[in-house]
Amino acid sequence: MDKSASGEDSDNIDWNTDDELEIQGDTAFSSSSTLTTRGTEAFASSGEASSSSGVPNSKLVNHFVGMGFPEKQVLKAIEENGEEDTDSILNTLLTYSTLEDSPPKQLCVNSDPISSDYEENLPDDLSDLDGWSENETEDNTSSLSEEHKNLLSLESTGSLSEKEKMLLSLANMGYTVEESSIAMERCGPEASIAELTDFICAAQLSREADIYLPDDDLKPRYNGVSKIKKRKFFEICKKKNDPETETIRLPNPMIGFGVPSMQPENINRSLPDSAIGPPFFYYENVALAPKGVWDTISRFLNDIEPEFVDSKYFCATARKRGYVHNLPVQNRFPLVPLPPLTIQQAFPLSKRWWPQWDMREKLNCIQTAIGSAKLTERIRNALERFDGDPPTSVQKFILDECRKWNLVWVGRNKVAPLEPDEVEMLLGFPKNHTRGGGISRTDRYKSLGNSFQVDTVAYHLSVLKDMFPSGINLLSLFSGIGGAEVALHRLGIKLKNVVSVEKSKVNRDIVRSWWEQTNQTGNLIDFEDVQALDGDRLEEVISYVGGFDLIIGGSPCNNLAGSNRVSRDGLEGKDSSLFYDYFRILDLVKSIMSRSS
DNA sequence: CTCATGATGACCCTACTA
DNA sequence: TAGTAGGGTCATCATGAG
Repeated sequence: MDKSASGEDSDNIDWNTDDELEIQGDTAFSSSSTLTTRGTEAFASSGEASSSSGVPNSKLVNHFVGMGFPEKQVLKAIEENGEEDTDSILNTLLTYSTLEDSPPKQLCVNSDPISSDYEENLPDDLSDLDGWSENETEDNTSSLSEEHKNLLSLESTGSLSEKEKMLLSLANMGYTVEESSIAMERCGPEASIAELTDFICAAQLSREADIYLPDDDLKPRYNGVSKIKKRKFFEICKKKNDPETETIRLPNPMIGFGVPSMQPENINRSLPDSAIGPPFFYYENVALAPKGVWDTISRFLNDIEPEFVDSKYFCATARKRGYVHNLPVQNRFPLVPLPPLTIQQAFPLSKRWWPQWDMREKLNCIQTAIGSAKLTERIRNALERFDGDPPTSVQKFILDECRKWNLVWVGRNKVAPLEPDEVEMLLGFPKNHTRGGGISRTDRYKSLGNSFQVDTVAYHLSVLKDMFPSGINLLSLFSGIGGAEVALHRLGIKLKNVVSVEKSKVNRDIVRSWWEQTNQTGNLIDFEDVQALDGDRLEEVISYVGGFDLIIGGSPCNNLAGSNRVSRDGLEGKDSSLFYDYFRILDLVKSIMSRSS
């Protein structure tokens, strides 16, 4: 609707290849091929290298001249970067050549022809539920305490002290400012959010927590917890103070309790009684989180050992994730048809252009951002200086960038980032799952980058098929583009009622659209905000659907993920702390369901 | 053999600009 | 809205000393 550009689906990047072959450097190949050093690092450590004398090391200059760069540029690049950092010199040289050689650019316009207004489609008898969802989430500060609002307004002015920031975090998690203050006093100024929440939980439980007291201001939003839980919380607190508690380590190979092609030597999976369903639950997040994060997650989720799995055993791309769940691990089966397992199988057309020195068989983790056009241009310019294989140092530069940005070969000397529909395929979604309906290309990459790998999750969920032949009721938190829903559907597990909570409207629209296109016969009810899902609302939903069979969700990872250079704050980060809402809601659902059964 | 040390590589990203 | 630049943590591996 808002896009007026109309574009065909044809290859929209068509650099004028022939124009730029004649740039300097035919002399390059012969001289560079005589070099015996592996990579440019050798020069940095060579004894001849004279530092800061102002006269560049002639060997170093010759090296780059030998690669086909003009001497003038080489001298300039060395001057800018110093002699030590040969990688930067190379990078600068490649930038120079890009600037000089850049061909006339064609804009890459990828318009989405499909646009549809989608209508809310809720069961009539749930219209009231929908109503409160919409109303509350429009302005979800309306139900907050005065103290909480004050903190929020202070936050916007950036004038919060450390203590106030902590208070705000706790308040955002649903605790009252008062109980949070008490906890902070008792636990001391150094206490982490996890310690504080543990303290609050323990305090809660120690004062008659099983009794439902809706008007008690000191009560957090989750309530009605069992006595087993009470004991559990004290164990949590005790364990944390034990210095000998060893941290969780990642397995190698990262195959969890097994992947279709491989089984670990010994599977010893024993769940604590308190963890045994119903309901089943399944929690997901990035495996390579800062230290201690998985210990905390595991501690909150019944001390269940996380199952760490790399999706490279299920598809052509890596995706290292941890899954905490109480599902059985025997008799799993994979989705069929099996997806391509290597880059070559996934992109057969690329084989023609794939240089023999690029040995990648699997792609790295698909992220939310893609490589830039300038980079792929630099790579092409670097390659076109040579008739045959480029020197090792250039190969290394290109391979490093290809790995960093998941580039694939799409033409002679041409690499490119993956297209959104290729990402959909790699992650196990139907083609065009995220396309159209008003979502931008950038947002498609973002939503896909934040999603499950469907084949991996489906393998874990496959055990549900025999257990629930008539279908399941699903509570899906942080649904995103519906990875869990797609996985269950592809497994042939009927979705009776799906309550889906997802903040992003474009993502909700994607799931709704998928739901309609797949002729589902169940009900899809969606909410926006996990934090607004309190005990009362869950009771309403549970009494409507008759209890959940599976509670699934992967809470935000952006404060845990390695790619975040700005706010990798751990589980207490602004978004990743929503994990505690997964825990809170899971706990509530369990206690509500155990009360009513 | 164990252990310390350093090198290498991967990473569900955010903030700015035009 | 797309494009661009931007750093640090952690696990693994190789190496060498004890």
